[in-house]
Amino acid sequence: MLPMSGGGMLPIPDALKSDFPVSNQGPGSLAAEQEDETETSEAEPAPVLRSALQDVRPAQAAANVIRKMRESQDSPSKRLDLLAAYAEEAERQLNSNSNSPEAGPCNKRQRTEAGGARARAHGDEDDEGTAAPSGSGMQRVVDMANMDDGFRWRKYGQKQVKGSPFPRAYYKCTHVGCTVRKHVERSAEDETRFVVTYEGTHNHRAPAGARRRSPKDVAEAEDEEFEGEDAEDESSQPTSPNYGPQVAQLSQAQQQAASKGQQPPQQQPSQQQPQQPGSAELGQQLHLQSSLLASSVLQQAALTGVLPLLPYNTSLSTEVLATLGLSAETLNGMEALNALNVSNLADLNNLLRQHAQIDMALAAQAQAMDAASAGWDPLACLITPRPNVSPAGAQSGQAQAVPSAGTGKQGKQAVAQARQQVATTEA
DNA sequence: CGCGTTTGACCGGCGC
DNA sequence: GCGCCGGTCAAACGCG
Repeated sequence: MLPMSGGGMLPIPDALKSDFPVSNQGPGSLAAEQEDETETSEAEPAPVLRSALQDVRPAQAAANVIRKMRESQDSPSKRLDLLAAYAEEAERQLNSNSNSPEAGPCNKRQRTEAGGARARAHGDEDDEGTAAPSGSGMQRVVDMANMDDGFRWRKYGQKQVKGSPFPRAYYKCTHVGCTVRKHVERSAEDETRFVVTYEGTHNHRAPAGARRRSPKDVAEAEDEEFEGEDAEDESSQPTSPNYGPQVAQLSQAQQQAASKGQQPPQQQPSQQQPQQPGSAELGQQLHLQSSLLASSVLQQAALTGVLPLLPYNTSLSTEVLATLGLSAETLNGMEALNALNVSNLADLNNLLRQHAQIDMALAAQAQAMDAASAGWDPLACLITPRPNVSPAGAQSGQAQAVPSAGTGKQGKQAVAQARQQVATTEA
């Protein structure tokens, strides 16, 4: 069961049960559940963060669903079913639990990035609302997926340091007048993680376009992340490793869906071809999923404390908030957390990207189903773009419709259609 | 051509 | 003073 705000519980689809933390756990057990990111913590959590540790399971569960979807070896249709089942339950709960009077403030955070906030709070020199990791010598331990902290960095040196098999890379913030530096080195204990040490305080917010990178960089970053191996020698970290423009735009669509509450406009590519048999039904499923995913994005954002930096928390309906297990007071309270913890944009961005991948996979699946139902050669379905579906082959932002040689007229038409759909998805 | 990365050289702090 | 070490500089290089 997923704990909901107001005490409700959201049934978990069987296939996903293993991904959810056991209910009725004390807050103390949360630490064991969270493994994506740890932080070196030299101080106890600030009171606001301490209280934030208590209501993170819904978000964690949502994040786990996403992870499950991403890592699943199941066929896309199976994943679709899982998501649909989950979305339906969420929708049901949403309808019965919205506006629950018990839904009090529950600004809670989980350990994921709480340590970072901890360190920042401890670092005591957060300047007024700047979105910067601050404090001299503040350290974070991040995995490859969370390298991006929202700022633009210029590498100015690399050095082999004693005691570590990996070189340490040195970066400066590229913002004019900003003297913040950081160095990054791969953890000796866990080579998939990086120790990032910040020095100084940003005198500016994270640039809006900081994540836009050349396609090559994005692709390389994706390769590294999804294959979980060192594509190259390392600590040379891309300025913005994992944030393709299309992902940002997809996320904005989700944000809009969330901000418009329970019935976001039709936005899934499959819904753009209602004339195709099966599209409407699938579109409905996708709508539910999209709604849920947007919700989990928001919740993840909430628990990482960066929500106020982003535009989509401005007009959330109470229904969406209920789905998130959040209250309006919670969102307001996030501002305080945000002031402490901004580098967690990386986490949020990663999640957004995962959502985009899922959406694209779903869109491709919908397109394949549509094409199949229209009498398209089933083989053509196999070669249609299924961007980011497989954990092994996922390359976000590199989704391409690959026309197959030898498909007939109908196939070509379907491929063109697929291209359009993927393009639409990206747009 | 501009921008970012690479990489060897250089510098300063520290311990002996 | 010397050597080690971490941090920084800047010319060379690569890429789009």
